[in-house]
Amino acid sequence: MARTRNAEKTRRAIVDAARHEFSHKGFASARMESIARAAGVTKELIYHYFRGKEDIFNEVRALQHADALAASKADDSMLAAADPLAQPELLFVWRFHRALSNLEWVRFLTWEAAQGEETGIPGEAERERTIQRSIGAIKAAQGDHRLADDLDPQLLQLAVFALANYPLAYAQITRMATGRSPSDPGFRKDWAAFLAKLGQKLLAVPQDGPSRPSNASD
Amino acid sequence: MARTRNAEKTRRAIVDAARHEFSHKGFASARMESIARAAGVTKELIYHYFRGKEDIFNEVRALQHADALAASKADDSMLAAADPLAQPELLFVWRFHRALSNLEWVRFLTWEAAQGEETGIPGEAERERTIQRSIGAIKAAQGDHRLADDLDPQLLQLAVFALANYPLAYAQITRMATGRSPSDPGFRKDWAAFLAKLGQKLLAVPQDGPSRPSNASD
DNA sequence: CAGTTAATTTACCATGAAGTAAGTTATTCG
DNA sequence: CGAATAACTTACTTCATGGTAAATTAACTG
Repeated sequence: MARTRNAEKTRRAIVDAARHEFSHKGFASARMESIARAAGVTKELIYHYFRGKEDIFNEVRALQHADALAASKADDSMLAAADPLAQPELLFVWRFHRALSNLEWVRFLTWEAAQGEETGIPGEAERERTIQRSIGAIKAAQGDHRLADDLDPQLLQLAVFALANYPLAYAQITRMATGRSPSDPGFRKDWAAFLAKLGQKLLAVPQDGPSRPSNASD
Repeated sequence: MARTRNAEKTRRAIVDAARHEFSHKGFASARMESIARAAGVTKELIYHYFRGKEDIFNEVRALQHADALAASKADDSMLAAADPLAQPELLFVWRFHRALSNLEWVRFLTWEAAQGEETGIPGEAERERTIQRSIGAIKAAQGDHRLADDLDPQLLQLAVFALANYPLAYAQITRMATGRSPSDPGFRKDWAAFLAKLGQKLLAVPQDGPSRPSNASD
């Protein structure tokens, strides 16, 4: 019971709880009380570490983005010419898996979208740079003819986001359309396969050889 | 000033205001006060027409869906074999235009997604039927070889939703990726063209004739 | 035109949730 | 070991907001 005091640990517990709370309920519906409970702490103690709700929200936002950024860097290398594992046509699938590995970020972005935050979010500039770097990777791959070059890189990137995130974010829609929840492993597998197929059809560089871009069935 | 009393008109004004408010702020952040102001009415009067916030929210939801449903019916006919204007490859573009014509519905769905409403939303069954009808139209078009049949209809429908709605819903992302807001006419035009191209590549039925699915450049 | 009903206003209440203030116990460090 | 500082608690305060109650005024009806 009489747990020893540990500022660092407590602070982390609060931030972790806040992260979960904000991702799931959004800013307005998030409850300081609820964060405190989840962190095993009294509500008032939060004010010892943070100036208020906004303050802690900003810290959470920064952390979320830092994580997403790290994942992004790892991921973009998949498009690099040097990488022997590089399979550019899997672009859609990669993003989908990345979204799966950080669902809280997906939810966070959805809240942001819903609230329709106008320009001027803290850290927006850095986030934009992150995205532009990914677009740069696409451009490079197109330049090297490792990716079909008839699609605008910016719009293609947007399509990638859409296809990777939408089914996870809009669980209701996914359920109504497929009968399965996006948390269903079966759905995830099928969607990944679907995205792989789209990648083939959209991104594979047309071979000059035989005739048409290979496609088994029919 | 002393406007004559008119229950019907007042009620409509309230509902319209509520629709806007809920679509933009979501349930929790919507304010009865704000709805009243927008409707040109005192807050208390709302309770003469509705039992409470939830009640009015449900009415708004029903209305939103009724509108979306009507649009959907018109739209699905585009896939019908009978329709001489039918151009199945434009599937993505149609949905995009439909989303544009009912942006409040797009926002509404985004709030719903953010809140992660579990199963059991009032009217969910009917909405599911609407979606399944669209999927049925896709299936039929595939059966008639008016649409490529190597993509699962349910997943294709989901992809259609994703590509049509995501850029409008996630304005921040669209801005960061393309440098333009989804309300920018230039962006809308480019995205529509992009979707048309995707439709060609993904949905057009491969001709048995010459060689590969025509594709100008390069 | 009296009287009933329904639309609208004025005044008020209850509650939940963010935030403060001040006390209390632990830890650290000279 | 004894102050000082920092972690944590208990007790309140304040305010926004959804909601109720009762009074008032317009419209309708016989």
